[in-house]
Amino acid sequence: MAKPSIPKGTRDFSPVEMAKRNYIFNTIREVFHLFGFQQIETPAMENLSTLMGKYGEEGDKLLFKILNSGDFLSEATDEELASRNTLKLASKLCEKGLRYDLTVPFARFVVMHRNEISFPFKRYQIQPVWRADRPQKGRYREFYQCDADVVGSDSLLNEVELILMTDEVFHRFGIRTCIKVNNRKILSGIAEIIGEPDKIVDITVAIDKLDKIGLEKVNEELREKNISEKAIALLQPIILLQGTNREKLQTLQSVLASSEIGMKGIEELTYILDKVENANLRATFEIDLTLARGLNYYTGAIFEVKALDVQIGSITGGGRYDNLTGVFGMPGVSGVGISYGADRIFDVLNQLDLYPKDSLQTTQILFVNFGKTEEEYCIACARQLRKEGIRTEIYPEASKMKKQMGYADGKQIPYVALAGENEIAAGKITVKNMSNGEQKLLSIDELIALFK
RNA sequence: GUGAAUGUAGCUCAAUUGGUUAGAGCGUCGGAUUGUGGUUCCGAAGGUCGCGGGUUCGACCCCCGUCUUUCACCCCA
Repeated sequence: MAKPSIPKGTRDFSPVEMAKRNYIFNTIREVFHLFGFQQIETPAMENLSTLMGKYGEEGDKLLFKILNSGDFLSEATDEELASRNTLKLASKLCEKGLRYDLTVPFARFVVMHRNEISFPFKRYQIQPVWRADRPQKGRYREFYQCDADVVGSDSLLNEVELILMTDEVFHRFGIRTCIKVNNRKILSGIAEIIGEPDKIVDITVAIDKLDKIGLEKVNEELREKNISEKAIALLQPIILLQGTNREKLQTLQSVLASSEIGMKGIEELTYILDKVENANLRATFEIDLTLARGLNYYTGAIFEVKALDVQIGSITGGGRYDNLTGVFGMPGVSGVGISYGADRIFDVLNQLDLYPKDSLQTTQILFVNFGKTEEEYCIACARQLRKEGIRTEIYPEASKMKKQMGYADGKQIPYVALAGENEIAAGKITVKNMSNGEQKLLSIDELIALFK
């Protein structure tokens, strides 16, 4: 038989890895609750009609599609089969797909449950998503997202709260971060000013390379993308945008003065900056015009978080989408959300070794097994300890001491309880502290007190 | 999706530019040690050299294909 394997870009998680991952999920969940978000879940698979066309052409290609069950080939005509057009056939053969993110399924959820939901609705969702991407470090085909979104409120206070929440999350993890913001309206304003509304993506991609390749090469690239000389000249102050956040806003204000939408974006960003500056963020906060993520549906603020001490893609991203539910026939509901990439946070935490010690411990005390007669006594003790919420296990075999102590050692169990003939006669338990080797003869109550 | 590297024991890596029986450290398991782990000593298990084909008297080594992992684009968490 061939060696078993798992699909490309997927992973198994060991007990130690799961302990770490649960620490991540629990920390994020706790902060979500702290900010008033409530949890929902949606199915792993959605109808392809829900998913297709929501992530752009690129996204459609990266969707995992699920083959229909049953005799689906009979549905297709000979003509269609002969055409060998994968995309066309796919729509015949597959009507379901694995979710690509949590935002679109959430939009679907809001539309389907609109009569039960009262707005503003703040929900969070921690579930895996799947993308048929080519895997790399920090990029998987199955990974978890932790999303928090607010729908049904236009207030910019939501944006501010999401930033404060993000700061709190990464503070708790001990990860030094830079929170970057941009605004889609400013990007639209820039496009309007230079008269190249279709080239926004090309422009932001080119500007993003400034540090790497320098101003001249950036301009060269812009020319290659058929952007006029006049437009490039107008872009110069934006490409060279530098200084503090305030200075950047000032520059933009003069460049975008004639663009109504651009000025709206600046106004929004200014409000956010005012509030955030007063909040004493622990993360650095930076306006970055090259942020152009998710351009397909973001309409206002755009966020992204980078870890300062680890070379990895962004670990969090989000933004405002004014009309996501519109595509499902429910216009006028705006939302703003943020998505934490649990798997990348996992990689960052591993690399920096930032796990708190007590987050990884499992069993607190192990009872050594001396044999059948002693087992009874241990089971009774264990029951009392567990009643007090102390994580307790009994070694299942009367193996050699070395083996049993080695088990406790390997599992990093801090205490080992020994209850043999002598202890049972005295109604007590010998407790060994595994870190310093000290042993004490204790009553069950004294043992419980040890953990309080 | 485009271009490029990579793959030997559970892990990290060797094997004299094609030569016969593929090695080491760590880890695992057992023993030294019948109520005491982390140290030490001894021993054992574990490999169709990623998989499939080809060249050759002979392939871990060369060639082709394929899969995995990784890197740069693209995109993104």
